[in-house]
Amino acid sequence: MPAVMEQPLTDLSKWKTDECSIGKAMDLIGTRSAILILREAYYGTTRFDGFATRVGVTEAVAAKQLRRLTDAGLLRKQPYREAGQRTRHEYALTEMGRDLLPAVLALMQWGDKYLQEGVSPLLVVEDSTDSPVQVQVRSAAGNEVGLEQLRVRLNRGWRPRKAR
Amino acid sequence: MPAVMEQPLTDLSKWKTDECSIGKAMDLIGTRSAILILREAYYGTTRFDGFATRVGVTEAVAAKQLRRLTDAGLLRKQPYREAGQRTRHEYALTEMGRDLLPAVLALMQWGDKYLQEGVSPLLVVEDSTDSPVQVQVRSAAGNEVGLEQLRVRLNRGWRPRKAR
DNA sequence: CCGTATCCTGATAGATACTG
DNA sequence: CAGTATCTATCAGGATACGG
Repeated sequence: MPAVMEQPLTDLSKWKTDECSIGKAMDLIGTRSAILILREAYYGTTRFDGFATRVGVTEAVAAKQLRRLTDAGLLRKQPYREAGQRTRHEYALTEMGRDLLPAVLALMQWGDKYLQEGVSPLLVVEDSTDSPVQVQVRSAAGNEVGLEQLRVRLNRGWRPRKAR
Repeated sequence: MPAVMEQPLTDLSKWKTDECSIGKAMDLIGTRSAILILREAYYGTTRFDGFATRVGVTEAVAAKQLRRLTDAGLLRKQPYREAGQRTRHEYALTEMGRDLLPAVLALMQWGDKYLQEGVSPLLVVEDSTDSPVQVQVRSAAGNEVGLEQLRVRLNRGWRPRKAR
């Protein structure tokens, strides 16, 4: 039994597709290279060359996506001083960038399960306990919930925006 | 303090980018329309026309992505009989498709927070309690963990595949 | 209602070469 | 090390028209 909408959203005058958070998110960061650059940021990469090399894209692509993510607010370009070295700069995650971690880990978890034959190459673990992490859907009440226990409804208080 | 790799993955002979689960996942379902079609499946849509209309794409795009998702194993095309009606078919989620729910909800949650002005349009709640759901990263030990408490390491037992 | 076929635009991304 | 510039191939996706 699948999840269910309280009422079908057929009334597109109220619910425009381009109001959807998922669609907006995909418009902004829904490319392979953008997600992979974020992955690298989570792994600890901070410098231009590191992103280009480890993601395996050309400098042109790395530059474009780094600019995009920086402009969008997921990364911040900061000056970076090392003792006796000339000033460099690094790309650091913002809160906005960090907050996408569950989405990226969820993708990884899913890919590990279905797109690798047998063993997945990397393990993400809790540092202190070395136990693997898992992405879960939980209710505020504290229960882990699956698709069958979900319901979707229009948010009271939300009003459609003007047409463009 | 960011997450840290046990050792930097500069050795690309061991760690090819195209072995990455995230990259593989993005190759398969990393387009706006594919994700939005999955969203609709989670919302309960099962028929061709519903997908095309609600996602807001042309039939050509809907057909292509539905085929893609079906071929990949996230959806299954099933015969569908209604009393006294001619046979139709519906697109049903497989376990593989359901298992992507956390990723899609994580995207939605992130978009709600950063890409909507003020109030998010839709609410996903636990049916029985009406309390909103949240996507979380948890360790097997049961703790919710943030980026700072994570560590990434090569999985023992994993061996690189032959070059292509 | 469920698609297929064709044409077209724009964006992703590779290759290569060059600057501060 | 950190990019920019150009040129090109591939693909997502819109528009439109047509067939089961």
